[in-house]
Amino acid sequence: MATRRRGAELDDAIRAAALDLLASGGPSAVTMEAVAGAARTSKAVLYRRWPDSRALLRDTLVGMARAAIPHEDTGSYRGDMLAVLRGWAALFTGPQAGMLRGVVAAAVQDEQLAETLARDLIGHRKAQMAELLERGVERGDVRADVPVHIARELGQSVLWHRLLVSGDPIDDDLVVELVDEVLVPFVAPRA
Amino acid sequence: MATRRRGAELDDAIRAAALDLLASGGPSAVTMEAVAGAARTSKAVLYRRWPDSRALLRDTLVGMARAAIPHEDTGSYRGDMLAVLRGWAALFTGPQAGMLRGVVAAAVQDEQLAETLARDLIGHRKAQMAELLERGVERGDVRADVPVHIARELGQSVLWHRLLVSGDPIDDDLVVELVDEVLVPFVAPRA
DNA sequence: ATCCGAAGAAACGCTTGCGTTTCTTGCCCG
DNA sequence: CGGGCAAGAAACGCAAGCGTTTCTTCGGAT
Repeated sequence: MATRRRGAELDDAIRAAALDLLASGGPSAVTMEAVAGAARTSKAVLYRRWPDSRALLRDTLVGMARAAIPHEDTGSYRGDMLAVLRGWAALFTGPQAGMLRGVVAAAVQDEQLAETLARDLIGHRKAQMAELLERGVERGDVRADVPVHIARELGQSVLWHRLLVSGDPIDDDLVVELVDEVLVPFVAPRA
Repeated sequence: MATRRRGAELDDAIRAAALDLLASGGPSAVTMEAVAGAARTSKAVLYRRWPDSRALLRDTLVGMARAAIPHEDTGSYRGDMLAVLRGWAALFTGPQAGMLRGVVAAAVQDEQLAETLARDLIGHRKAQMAELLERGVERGDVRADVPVHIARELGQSVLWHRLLVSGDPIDDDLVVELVDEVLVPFVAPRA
């Protein structure tokens, strides 16, 4: 052991360890004992920073959230939605899939976690989708009276449903089909 | 205690107790100790019938499943879908909502349970929706080349998404809007 | 140089559920 | 009417994980 870590340095090491455990074993792997072990520190150090293990998990999740699903303007509603849904599909079929399902499961059982996610993540996503639609309206490939509260979640819903409920496969054909057969017609200006 | 229960009688009492616990406390409440207590029997009796607690939970869930979401022919695709989605919406906003979320969470963590549900429940629902669409095709209010694998889950997906992920409210306006703005146009024969 | 706050280590008791075991008690069948 | 099988009751050891506590050991700020 080189030197005893303190303050921010130790803090970062703990968060990194928690993130590792979350990614590899899901939310239930983020225990005080496991994090302390993985960060080569002790539980007392953790309890000095978080009131309980759920708080540490919430913190870890919010920290991780900034990463996923970038969001840029491709110049068309179709292109934007393809990019967004392909981002989700990649997450749902990649190595993170299990962890995502675990997070949803954890949120079901932990009201505080559910609130945190709703406020810090889902709200963010909703706003992004609303912007995407707004751009389309200004551009003219989305009708002005589109029901935003439906359009913003319609595509994602199917992917989540497959991930969490039906278990049906998620692939690029599905994404393209959703965009071209469902979403674009739904938001298109009426002839 | 009148007389010592045996065989089928005891069996039924155990299943009823498990069902109670499932409904009131979710899947995690279906523990061997709790079921034995609620059925006024002992754990040894349970272990004589099920290899472990997860098997008992699976059994209980499958037994319960036959109840939900009836399915009749209303004479139109619109009517059928309204009935189906209103059924889901009622489940998702009623007292069973927490239990349903818990079941999904449990299935995430228990591969065997997930398989059981996929085989005994979700397969059943998929078949029902395929029939519903087939009736529409024959009747003429659903186009023959409708992408069944999307149409059969599109409406439900949004409701599940709100229940499990976004937490957004589910009400009858949403159901009607989904049917009239999304589903009916999507399956309607092309002009 | 020293000293106080934090890090680190290691126990502790508590709780919950598991799955097993032992023993007694009753009921039904032959 | 009696013997065997299953019900019922209670205890056991095990495993995790929690949150706490105690004690030692650093090391940076004064």
